[in-house]
Amino acid sequence: MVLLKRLDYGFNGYQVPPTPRAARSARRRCEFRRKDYVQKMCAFDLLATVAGKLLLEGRCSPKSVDTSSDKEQTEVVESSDRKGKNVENKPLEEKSFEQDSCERNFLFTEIVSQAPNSNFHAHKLARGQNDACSRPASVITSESSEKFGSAEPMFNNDCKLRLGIFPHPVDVESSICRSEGETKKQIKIETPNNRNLAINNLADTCNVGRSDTWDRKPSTLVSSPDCQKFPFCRDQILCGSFPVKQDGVKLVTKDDDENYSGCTKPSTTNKAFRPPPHVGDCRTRKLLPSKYWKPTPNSKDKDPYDPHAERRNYLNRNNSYKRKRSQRDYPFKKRKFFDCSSVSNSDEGISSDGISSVPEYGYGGGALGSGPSLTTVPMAPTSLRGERASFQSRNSHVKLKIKSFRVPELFIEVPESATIGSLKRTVMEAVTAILGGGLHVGVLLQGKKIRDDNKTLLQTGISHDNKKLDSLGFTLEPTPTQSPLCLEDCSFELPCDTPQPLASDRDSALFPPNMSLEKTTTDSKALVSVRPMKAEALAMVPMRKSKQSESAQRRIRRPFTVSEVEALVQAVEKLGTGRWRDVKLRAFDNAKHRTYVDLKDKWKTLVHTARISPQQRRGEPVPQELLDRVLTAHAFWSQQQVKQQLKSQSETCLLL
DNA sequence: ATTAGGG
DNA sequence: CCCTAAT
Repeated sequence: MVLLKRLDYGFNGYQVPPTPRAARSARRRCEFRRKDYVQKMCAFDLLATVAGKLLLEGRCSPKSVDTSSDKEQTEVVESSDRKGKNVENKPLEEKSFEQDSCERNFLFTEIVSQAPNSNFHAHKLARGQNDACSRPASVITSESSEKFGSAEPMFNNDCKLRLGIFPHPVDVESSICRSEGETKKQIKIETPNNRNLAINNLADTCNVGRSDTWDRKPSTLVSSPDCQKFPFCRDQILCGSFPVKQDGVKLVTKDDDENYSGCTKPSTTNKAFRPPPHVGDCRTRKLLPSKYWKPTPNSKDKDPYDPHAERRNYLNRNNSYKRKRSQRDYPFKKRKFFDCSSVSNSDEGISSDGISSVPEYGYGGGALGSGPSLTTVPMAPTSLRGERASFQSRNSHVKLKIKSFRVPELFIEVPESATIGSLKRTVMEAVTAILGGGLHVGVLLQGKKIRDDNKTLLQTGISHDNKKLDSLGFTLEPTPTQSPLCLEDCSFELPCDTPQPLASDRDSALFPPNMSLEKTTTDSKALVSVRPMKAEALAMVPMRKSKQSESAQRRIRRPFTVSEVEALVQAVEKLGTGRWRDVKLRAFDNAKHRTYVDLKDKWKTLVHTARISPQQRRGEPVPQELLDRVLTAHAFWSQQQVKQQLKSQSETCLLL
């Protein structure tokens, strides 16, 4: 089994290396930089890749979509003749390649697998969810992890769900349950194992709609625009709880561990002393994996409500390069561009030459014979490399042997008064959130879950000539321990436009952990509870496609609201400039998407804004009063700084 | 990990 | 917002 072209840097906790200047400028010109890798995969990468496929695929090939009957699928699925299958698929791939060549060249990690019975199961979902909606959705997964998101970006683009991956009707099983005094419908979406998804031709599904949002931060979801769309959520936040609207969908969690009552976020009024966070109660989670892929093993240890997590992330990223260099244990440290006429010399090898099923591609000369050695293995013969390079695009074809995915159950609760349409949306959002969210892939070998992500396939016993391949299976599962990323929801940060109380007051008043659970939004409060499977910590899957194979993604732009500006001004007035960490802790401790660097930057621009004429200002106008305060505070603290400097200077002189 | 400053 | 150098 060979996977060609890694998704990108970032597996196994690698931090994304700094983007070279050239690439950065190119990115700013909305250009793509392609990093194509040939990479041998370890199990971890396999997981990530498989999950990544699901997440990234934009559509099914026409054939796949059309092939919606179980029978036809089964036919394909049960085709055990590898060669025959390959032959059968090849024309499709070729064709697809021609159509989408430019994308396929670099879009995704590609799977060339000979596993005859890879077993992926997936839901059948309603097709044609055309009522594109931008609805915040929330998914509760295990470990008290809640993911929020809006489905809009996906819906408004080549919605993968709509267009391809889930071309089938949802199997819905409804039952009545009572929740908080209200009778609601609980929709249980079953995932019959015997229903296969028509994604057996993922090889042809590599064309993903280019949603910018999706590209950059698919997960994010609730961004300022959303806030504006759902203004009322602000009020709820202000109240410190999330009253459920009558027409709302109340979230129900099936997780026994979930205990979302009575959790109180520790007040962080004292910036110096920060009480230990409540591990189990935080439900503010980002929907999708952040751009920082985290090593799974650590995730369990992480405090889900760690207020510093975000900062660490930020920093990790900033110092990514150093970090990466220090992490020598990770197998895929060495990477080379796909087209630089050299096959990656991965430390561990699953050789490509074992791919009897894809002989036409001429893979060979790998490390197969070396076994699970950890030493670097010499790679393919030079002659082959050259061949490879020339075959680059061709090699990028996917040989997909994944027959279906099994998706965990979904539990959705909607009021009886909800319309069918809203139900559809809710279901769609739930699925979208799950798929778009921290979806993990589990790898099963002969029914046993392979937990060690760092094992190579070979070490695990998955090799081209291994009979065990017949029992290789995959499962999709919700992120068991979602990375401790906070919901990036502006509505949580500075929920109201009225002048804010002291920021530190907000900390305790506005962000009790249980609030997020009941977070509701205007119209489609699509709060979905997902009962996680006994999911294990698996690889965080990068939500990446095309552009995202670039190293790091730029964070989405989130203009400061007036409220935020006010909070910032207030904090700076008190703390001064140059203590951005304290400012952050004081006024933005819960705004996980605002780093102290952001605050510093914002202050910088505020000062600039205050100095220029109102006509020159852009964006949401900042009240002049605030700008005046900015100037005042800035002047004051600048003066203080000067004084301080003079003081220390004179002291130094005295000492000398 | 933070701060400061250029881009 | 990003990226880095310097702490």
